Amino acid sequence: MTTAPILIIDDDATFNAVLVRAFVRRGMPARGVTSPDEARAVIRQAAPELVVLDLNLAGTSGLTLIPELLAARQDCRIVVLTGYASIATAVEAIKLGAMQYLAKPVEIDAILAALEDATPEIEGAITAEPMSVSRLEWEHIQRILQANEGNISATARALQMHRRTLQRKLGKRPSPFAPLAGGS
Amino acid sequence: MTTAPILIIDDDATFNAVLVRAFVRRGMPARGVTSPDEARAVIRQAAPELVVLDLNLAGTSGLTLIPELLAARQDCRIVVLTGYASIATAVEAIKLGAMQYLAKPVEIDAILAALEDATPEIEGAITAEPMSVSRLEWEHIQRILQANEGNISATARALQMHRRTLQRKLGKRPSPFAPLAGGS
DNA sequence: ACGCGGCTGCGGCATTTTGTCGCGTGCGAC
DNA sequence: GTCGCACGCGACAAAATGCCGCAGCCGCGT
Repeated sequence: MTTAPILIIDDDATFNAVLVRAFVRRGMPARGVTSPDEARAVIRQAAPELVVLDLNLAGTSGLTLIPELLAARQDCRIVVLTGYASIATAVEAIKLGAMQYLAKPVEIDAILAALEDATPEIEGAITAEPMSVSRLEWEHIQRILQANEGNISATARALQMHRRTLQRKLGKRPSPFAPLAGGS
Repeated sequence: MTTAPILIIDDDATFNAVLVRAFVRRGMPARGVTSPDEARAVIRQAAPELVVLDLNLAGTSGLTLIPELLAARQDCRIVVLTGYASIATAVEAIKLGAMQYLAKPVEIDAILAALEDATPEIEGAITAEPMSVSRLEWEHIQRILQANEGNISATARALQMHRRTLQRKLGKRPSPFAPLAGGS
């Protein structure tokens, strides 16, 4: 049984909080930290079994924490998250011992599934409907937009999309979400 | 040390031949095959220590060969190549035991380096460019596609996009990799 | 004050990319 | 054999996007 709470290491305070909440709500105690040092402190106190690790910790790579986590607890299960995904880092992360590597935006369920994946009992039900491409896009755009303090031009550049297109996208409310009729 | 030649598994005959040649020219005997079955045949005869595996083998995933290769020879070192890089498949490949995951186009030297260098280095900073929307989309699609075992129709349904559109997107091989403008 | 550079919103196209249909094929189940 | 399902692909209209340009606002250095 997990004694120590799930450790969430992510410098994005908002996202971090959301994650912690989501876990707690599911009956899984979680502890969020936003810096490698905080993380180390927690690790020393009580090595967690489950960890959600953001790769981009205020400039430094969360990758370096993986060995430390594993050193503290061999059966530690780590899921690496990142908003700046790259194949290279993904490969690194897995080789270092992470269980999964997911790109933000990601659904809580996906993280849970990844974390529990090792446990055959748990039904990994992929049934959870994946976000539609448009939804994913929307979330991503919002994230970057926020990172750019609402600056549309900057966001467009960061996303390598046309400012005009971004404007148009933003102008449209993502309201109509086809509930995928057919109920079945 | 290596008794069996390097095994090149890639359905792209041309590229395959190029690779084999490149290896041979460097004094490393290589054997090229273009189908999973051929590969299995070779493996049964003489399990190779070094393998270059293309992920996209005429529709089927080369991923399935990884366990077989490892079963045949535990110290088998596999480098996965792919023209359609995605984080999802990269993670899978590494988890299955591949040593490296490289995206085509790739230089022979990179493959060699990957085959010989077993020790990855933990590099620090991550390139912080957010993924372009198209890249994000690509990653997402790959993930779902994998979750659906390559079933295009099912994936399209899950993503709530038209099968035709998905086909078209998948058909477009180009690297969704953006030039990573500017840098920060 | 004035010019400069950056951001925003928006009006038009010309291009691309989609949504949709339909057709033919292969495969496994009944 | 027939049915259901998946695949690949051609065709074409509808929508989205890329790419102009223009005008208004702001903050800034001269």
